[in-house]
Order: sequence, then C-alpha cells, then structure tokens
Amino acid sequence: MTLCNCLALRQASRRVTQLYDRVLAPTGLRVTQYSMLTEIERLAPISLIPLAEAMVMDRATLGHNIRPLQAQGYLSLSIGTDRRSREVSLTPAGKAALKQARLLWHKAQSVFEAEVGPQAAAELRDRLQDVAARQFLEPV
Amino acid sequence: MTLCNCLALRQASRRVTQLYDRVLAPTGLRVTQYSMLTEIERLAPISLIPLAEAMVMDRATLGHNIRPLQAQGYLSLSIGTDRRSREVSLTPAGKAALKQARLLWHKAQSVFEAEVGPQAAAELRDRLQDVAARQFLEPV
DNA sequence: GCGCATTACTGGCAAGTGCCAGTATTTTTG
DNA sequence: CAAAAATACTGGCACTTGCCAGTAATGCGC
Repeated sequence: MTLCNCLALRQASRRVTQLYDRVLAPTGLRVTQYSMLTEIERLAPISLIPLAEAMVMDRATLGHNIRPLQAQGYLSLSIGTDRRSREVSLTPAGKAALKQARLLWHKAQSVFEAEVGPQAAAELRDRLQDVAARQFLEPV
Repeated sequence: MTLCNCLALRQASRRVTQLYDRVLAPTGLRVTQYSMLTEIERLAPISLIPLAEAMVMDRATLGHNIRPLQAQGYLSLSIGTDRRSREVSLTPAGKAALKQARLLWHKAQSVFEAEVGPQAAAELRDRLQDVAARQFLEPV
C-alpha cells in the first residue's frame, strides 16, 4: 500500500508553516499574510481574481484573508475600472511591515535550508511549484 | 531572490487537497478526515497525544478535528487507564465509511500520479515525509 | 498522605480554507 | 435598447489549524 500523496503534503506543510509562523511571530504576520503582502507588492495594483490565481487560492478564501490585513491598515482597496472588481495595493504601512518581515523570513528560509540542505530544498521547491501549477481535472 | 519554501508547500498542498476533497466528496469525508480515520484504524486504540504526533498535528487541533467524526458516529472515545486521557477507536460505521472512501482515495491517487508521474510522486512523498519528520528548532 | 509540578484534555479565540447562495455590475443576445 | 447570461465580489457555513488559558488527573517530593 502506497502512502497518501496528499497527507504527505499536508503534514510537511503543517510542519514548515509552524516554523515560519514561529519565526515571523514578532512581526505579527503569519506566513500566509506575509506571502500575500509579497504577491500584492509584486503585482499591485491587482484585482482579487488574478491575485487568487497567483496565490493558488480560492477566490472567496482570498476575500476572507485580506480582511485582517485591511483592518491592520496594510492594504488599500479601490474600485477598479470594471466597477465589479476591486484593486488591491500596499499602503506605506504595509510596505514597511513587509520590509521588516523580510528579515525574519530570510531567517526562516535559512533554518529550513540548513536542515534540509540547500540543494534538496531547491529541488523540492521546483517540484512543488510544478504540482501547484497543475489543474488536476479528473476524467469524467 | 529565492522562492519561499513555505509558500511552495502551502500552494501545492492547497492544490492537491482540492483534488482529493473533490474526489472524496461523495463519501462526505474530507481528506483530513480520511487520513485521521486511516491512522486511527492503524493505531487504535490510541490516545490523542500520540495520534497527534503521528498526524504531525497540534494536540488541540486534533481535539477539534475529531468532533465532526464523533458526531457522525465514526469514532468511539473511552477513558484510558490514565483517566486524564481518552482512547480513540473506529466504530463499525467508521470502518465501513473508511472502506468505501478508500476506493475513491485510490482514484485520487491515480489522478495525481498520472499527472505528476509515479516515479516523481514517490520521490516527492519521500522528501515530504522527511521534512514532516523534522523538528526545525531554530537556534536561540 | 499532602502539596505541587506535570500531564491530558477542553474551550475560546483568530485566522486559513473552500463551498454555496446572493448581490451588483458588465457583457451578450435577441 | 431590454432581457438574459456571465462575471466579481460578499456573507454564511463548516471544517482546519494552532495558540493560550483553564480544568482534571497523575506522579513526585517530603
């Protein structure tokens, strides 16, 4: 009996999320929030659907997840030219928080790569990105 | 700038969880619940702390996650010889549900491995299990 | 045996995740 | 142009995840 691909992924994800969240804790950001700020900085201004796709996240999930960041004053949301959509950008406070968090993120990366090995970590990231990019439409 | 190990893991995890949850949907079980039932069947009777360790899950998280399964009548909980602890086992209904779900789990495994390749999937599982087994205690 | 530290679990909180139903807006169609 | 379809987001629900604080029970030291 082979092992469950999904369970292996979820367990590794829990373990590594704990590491990154613990290292990022002094910033008040979790790793999901840090990642969202990073993507928003890179793509801003961007509306929710393409951002959700970039994050490999459900559209509704993204809508929920931006709430705490918006309440914190890290995001500015404005109505797009298509008035159904909203464009997200970082506020100056958001950029400052991200800049601070990046220092600790580097530390978490170092801890991970020291444990796993830089070569293995790079290969793993490549494989995982390949997996995340797929659709997995099962045959009907 | 290298990519975030944690983000790559979480994105792949979300993507693959969506696949497994979608395939398992007819059973009413999510992949986390399926995995818990599998581990409980393998280790029963077992109390919550060692089960949480086997699942690479926080003790409190496991406590929360068994609730829906217990409400469904899939788990029986009894007080252990150490009366602080609770021993979990599968009920006959839980075993039956797991047996049914296993058929669809095999299908999800097939979809994943057809897409990623059996060899790559096996290597990925090995790496992920190795990652999940580590503690990542960052230096003080 | 009593008191205290330790341990096993529970409850509350906040955030993460995704489904579905509903609303507002745009686009397509007749 | 009006009606219908498609699209972008929001709210509600359930579960997932993990922290912290509290409760109950055990075990240790005296």
